[in-house]
Amino acid sequence: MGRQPCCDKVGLKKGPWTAEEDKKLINFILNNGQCCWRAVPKLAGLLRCGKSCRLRWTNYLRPDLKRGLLSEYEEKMVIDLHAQLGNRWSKIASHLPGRTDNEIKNHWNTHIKKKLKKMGIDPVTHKPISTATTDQANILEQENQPIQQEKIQEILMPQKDIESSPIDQSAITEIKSEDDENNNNNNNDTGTSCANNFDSIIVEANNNGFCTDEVPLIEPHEILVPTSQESTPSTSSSSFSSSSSSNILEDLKFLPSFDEWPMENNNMGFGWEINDFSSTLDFLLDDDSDMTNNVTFDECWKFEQLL
DNA sequence: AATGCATCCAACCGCAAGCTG
DNA sequence: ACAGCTTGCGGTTGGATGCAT
Repeated sequence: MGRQPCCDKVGLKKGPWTAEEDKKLINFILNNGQCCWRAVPKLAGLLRCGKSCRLRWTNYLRPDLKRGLLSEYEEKMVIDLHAQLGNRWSKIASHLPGRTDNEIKNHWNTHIKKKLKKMGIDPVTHKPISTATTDQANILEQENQPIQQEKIQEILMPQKDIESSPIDQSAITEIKSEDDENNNNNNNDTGTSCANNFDSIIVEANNNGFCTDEVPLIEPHEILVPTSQESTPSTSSSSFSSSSSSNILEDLKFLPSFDEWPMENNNMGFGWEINDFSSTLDFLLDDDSDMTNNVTFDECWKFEQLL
């Protein structure tokens, strides 16, 4: 028997997501949580396959995503991690909160690869590119190793950043062994534990005065919530063209990140309430939506009951 | 203004791993 | 142990955009 396709391809939509589709998906996830992606499109009223929905949510709609280019620090982290982990983008992403594997992969292919090549470093092996014979290459490699490392530091991080960065490189080099350890000891939640381990490094680093995130954090009370009346032309509800998915992103960036949401009174790790979104999403959701009720996320966890 | 080329990145595809009955 | 199903991952593609001529 042949492999069953991930979805029934007949009649399913492909290509860029529309604002309307985004609304439906957001609405559904907020009401039901992330569960059983295969069933999501049907229940959410989307003509997409579950895979496409999952990708759209994890890579684009999730409110805890950072936006914008990777900072120099993040870029250096990616290079360090790539040197240890290779093309394991999801692993690398797990060490960079708010970044997706797809984003990092794209950034690697479009920016970092070129930078490294310019510096004479093979982006695959992280070693100097040489046309010399193997023996010569080995000698050159040994000789150049420290120089290449310095080059990376110079080009990717301004000197002041290097000096002020308290991130212990040894801590970073320990990540792989920690990963391996986690994989061996804790198969239930390796991704989370890896991220947590690294988060603790970040936290320690931040305690020394280094901000890992160049995107300014917005306090919950500082979040500006556009309404259809108040919003600028670029964020007004009328700007939701059916052919562009970038507009909804402009609006979603006002959402608080998961990190900023209260972690109490829940059993899922999500303490946020629908009200945290409601004012922002008022203009995204249907008028007859029930989203303005004070319903906690886990109270909305109805999907399992449907199955 | 028009055209062609280069770059970027969201989304797709196929495969592998993990889970369940 | 096995087969089928779901989810996650990494490689690749192609449309959108920017830039140079």
